[in-house]
Amino acid sequence: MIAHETTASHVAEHLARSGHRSTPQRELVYQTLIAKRDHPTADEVFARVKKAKPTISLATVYNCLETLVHSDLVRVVNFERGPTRYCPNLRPHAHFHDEASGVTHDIDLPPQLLEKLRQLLPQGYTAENIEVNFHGKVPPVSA
Amino acid sequence: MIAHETTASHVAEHLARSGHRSTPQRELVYQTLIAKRDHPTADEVFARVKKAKPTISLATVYNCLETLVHSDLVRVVNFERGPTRYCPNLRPHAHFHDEASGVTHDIDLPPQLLEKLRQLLPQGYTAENIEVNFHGKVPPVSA
DNA sequence: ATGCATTTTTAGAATAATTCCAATTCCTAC
DNA sequence: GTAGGAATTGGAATTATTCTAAAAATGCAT
Repeated sequence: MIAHETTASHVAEHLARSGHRSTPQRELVYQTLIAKRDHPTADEVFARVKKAKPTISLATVYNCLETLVHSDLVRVVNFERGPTRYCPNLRPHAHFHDEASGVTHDIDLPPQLLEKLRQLLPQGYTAENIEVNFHGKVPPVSA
Repeated sequence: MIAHETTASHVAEHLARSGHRSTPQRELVYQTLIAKRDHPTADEVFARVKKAKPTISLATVYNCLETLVHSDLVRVVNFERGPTRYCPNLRPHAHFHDEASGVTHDIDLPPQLLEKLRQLLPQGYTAENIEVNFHGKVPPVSA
């Protein structure tokens, strides 16, 4: 799959730019995240990654995720007290957390609205990052 | 201080409405939160509350905080992986987290903007709660 | 190619925040 | 006053994550 190769070099490039090496573990963790974008926890990533590389350790998964976040390839998502989740969607977006199912949906944030939010800040405050989380319910699946 | 008495009955009322009793511990934890609105952690609340009631336990502080949250008297604030913080400000507001000092500031959220955020949600999604967190820097205190 | 320095990975121990548990204590209603 | 439920308490347990020290892999200079 060519997209794979492309992605890999894309990852390598981002990693290099932030002073890190490309490693099989890092590539694999990243591939795992884009393969199923369901905001998995570190444990879940660990479980998935082990299928391809059974010898990988949980500490490595944590390390890789942290590195990927540092390299601007992945974002962290935190809900209340739950375990940190990881998300390879880099577009500005909010998260909707469905309390019943526990599922997280991405909600795109229009730049114009982000700008409105920024304007709420007092003089001199600079937000390098704005986090928007919805908590609520999704209608029953039946329709 | 008359406001004190008023607050106490106000707390009792909220507690009762959610099916809980007013207790000295709950009142004390609540008074502690409004006395210094700096978004303390459970540990910090514990430390403050012990001054007035040295026999209180940390578990009780956790219990009281949870009850107060359930009774809509207090809100929880979560930043990334940090410990949960507690906030007696019930107006709709966002939080600005200053990375340098670790201090959290409340930022009022105009209802109109909250409405705009809600409108981003797909058909049928209902958000009972919208969380907005800014992470950034506050200008140097001089000037 | 070979060795050296640095980075990365690994397994397991350690930590931090929170929740659980079982035993008392406290109220409230009868 | 006593029974029954609610709340408090101290300590143990749990969960997610980070730390640590050793081993492995990698890149580079020779």
